[in-house]
Amino acid sequence: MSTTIKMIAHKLSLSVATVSKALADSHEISKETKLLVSNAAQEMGYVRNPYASSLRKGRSKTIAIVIPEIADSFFAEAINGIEEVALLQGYHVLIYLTHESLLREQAILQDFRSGRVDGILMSVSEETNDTEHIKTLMESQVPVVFFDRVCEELNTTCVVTDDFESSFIATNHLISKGCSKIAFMGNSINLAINRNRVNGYIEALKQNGLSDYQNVVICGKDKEISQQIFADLLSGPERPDGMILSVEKLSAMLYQICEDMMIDIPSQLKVLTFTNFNMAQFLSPSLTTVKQPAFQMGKVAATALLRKLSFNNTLAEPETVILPSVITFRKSTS
Amino acid sequence: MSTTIKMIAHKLSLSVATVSKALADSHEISKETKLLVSNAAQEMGYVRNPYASSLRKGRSKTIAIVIPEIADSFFAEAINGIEEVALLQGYHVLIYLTHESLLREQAILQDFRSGRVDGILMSVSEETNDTEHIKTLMESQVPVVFFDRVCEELNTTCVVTDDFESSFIATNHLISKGCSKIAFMGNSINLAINRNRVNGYIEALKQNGLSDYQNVVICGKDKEISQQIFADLLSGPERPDGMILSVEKLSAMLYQICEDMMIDIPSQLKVLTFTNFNMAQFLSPSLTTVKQPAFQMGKVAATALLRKLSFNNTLAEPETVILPSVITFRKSTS
DNA sequence: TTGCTTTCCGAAAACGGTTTCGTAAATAAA
DNA sequence: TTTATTTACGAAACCGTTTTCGGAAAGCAA
Repeated sequence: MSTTIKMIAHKLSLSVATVSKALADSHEISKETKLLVSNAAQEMGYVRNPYASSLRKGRSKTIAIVIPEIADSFFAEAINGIEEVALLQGYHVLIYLTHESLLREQAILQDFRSGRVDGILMSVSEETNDTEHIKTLMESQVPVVFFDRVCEELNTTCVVTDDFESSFIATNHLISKGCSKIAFMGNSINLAINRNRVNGYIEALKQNGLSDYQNVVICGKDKEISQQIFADLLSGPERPDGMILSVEKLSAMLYQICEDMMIDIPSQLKVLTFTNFNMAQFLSPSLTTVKQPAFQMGKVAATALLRKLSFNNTLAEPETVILPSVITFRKSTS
Repeated sequence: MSTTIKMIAHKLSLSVATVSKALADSHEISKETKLLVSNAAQEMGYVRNPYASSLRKGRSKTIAIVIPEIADSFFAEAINGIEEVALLQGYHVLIYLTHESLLREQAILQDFRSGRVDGILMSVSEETNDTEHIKTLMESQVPVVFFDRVCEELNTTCVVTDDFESSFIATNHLISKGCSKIAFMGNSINLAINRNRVNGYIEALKQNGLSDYQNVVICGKDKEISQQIFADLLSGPERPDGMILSVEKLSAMLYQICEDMMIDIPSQLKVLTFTNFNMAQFLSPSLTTVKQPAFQMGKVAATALLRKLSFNNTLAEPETVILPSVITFRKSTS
């Protein structure tokens, strides 16, 4: 049985109201009483019951992270950033994985209508083509801040990278290295992030008169299917000589397939990946990457959300923060 | 304003007690009433307030993961496993990072005495040489299950890998490849996991008469210091010809340093890492790894914790589950 | 008929805080 | 001096749910 305010009140012959206010450092309470109370609380090992507090105050001091997966260096780093600012402001962090399933995403957000969390940081799933569940939540005054995989049609704060530009530069880089058949391997076209990257890719092709070979491939979340897609593409008649991988996980897959099919990177196929992991330079061949500022994005998104919360969600000027990615050219595209 | 039980009760001219029991599928309520209530709840968009519920029931249906860091493929995968079983049993998951700081760890566990979580999954920090805070929590009936970085002296369920054996085999492997000066790069000696690995290393040296060069190096959490330690070691008079990296992050660091110092792996230095990340085979040179079953460990640990919770923490037969690691030999030790 | 279970529901007391409002005493202003 | 204001605290309502307990109505047995 843990100590309650009532027990402190009893011990000091004070009322629970006084103890509560003293612990909240209210101006209604004298310095002497505050000292008395905080000493007693200390020695009795008092810890405020967060659920009683949340119930009465209608705020939980808790936020949720809703992301497709966690075993991905981008999201892992982003969480790191989020946790840092949450901790600083005394917020707790619940984590939910959608595993790229719209159904799960809907179920998770549905639960949030209970007041479990004060706000949400989110990267939508691949399947999210319907945003009704998010809209519903926002309408019931639960602030949502998107990062990385945003919903552009929803009027709220978004933290993204310069996906169009990065993809544009990446494609141009491949072209400058002599590629003329560049394939773009992305995930769902539902995702704005993917659309932007695709557009950057297409624009670069267009500007270089290479639109003949415009090849946007959708790799779903299923590993086997993706592998098959890769194998078909690489053994087909119109084999690409350059590839942009929009999804980190595809890198390992492609390296494996190229090894199996005896396709040399970069002489036969140049590869470039949007990824966040830090051993790209030690791969064989070292991998050209577009690295997103994951940690920073997490921090910025969390800061924006907590600001909304502290302003009680008024003054909610939805903004879009664009943080620059860093492209590092390595052997895989040399 | 979200719908409450009271609103449902009012609409149906029932009492809140009846509605609550109907929603809980109590036998005290007739089938007809249950149907009435669940229909009304559905159409009014009712979601149970978890904090009111937790307050009254004294259980939160929430567990906490307390780990040193998240941007580490082991922990990321482990969380994945944890989340899977938590979701299945309707538990919510709070995440806390200690960043290898005992102080943070203590502060986090202190908060848990509030009843915020029903149980805890934990990997202790490097600095954790004092376990009083964990003991205190366990004494107040909050079950703790350790995974990976366990506290052997605490009498509770632990999920680990065969660290001694893995390290023993790894060391023998290096020896069989001709190494005679093998260094072991670990983190804090506070950690049982590290002690076990060190012991496996020492035992292998002993059995091969190589104890003359017994070199256990402690790399802390500070990156710069670790780098300096590496540099000193590799430029010193007694340069090792083999290295066991007990920490994933050290791999990238070592590859970089070897590149800078023009030390060839594996001809001049053979390297083997305890890691979980899935691109080891594509590194240059490909990296020999001891891979822990992170996802499985997360699942097992979470399952054990939730079983304790469902049994109300009685029948708490503390057990130690040992899951086997997989060693894969690659070029870095060839 | 009376007595005894079931069945089904409601009143009310929790759970542990927070907040409103009232008030006595002390202080300041007139 | 009287009156207004400030200071410091307590009583009680409240947040939304769960649970205990009591009881009316109905069914069954004697």
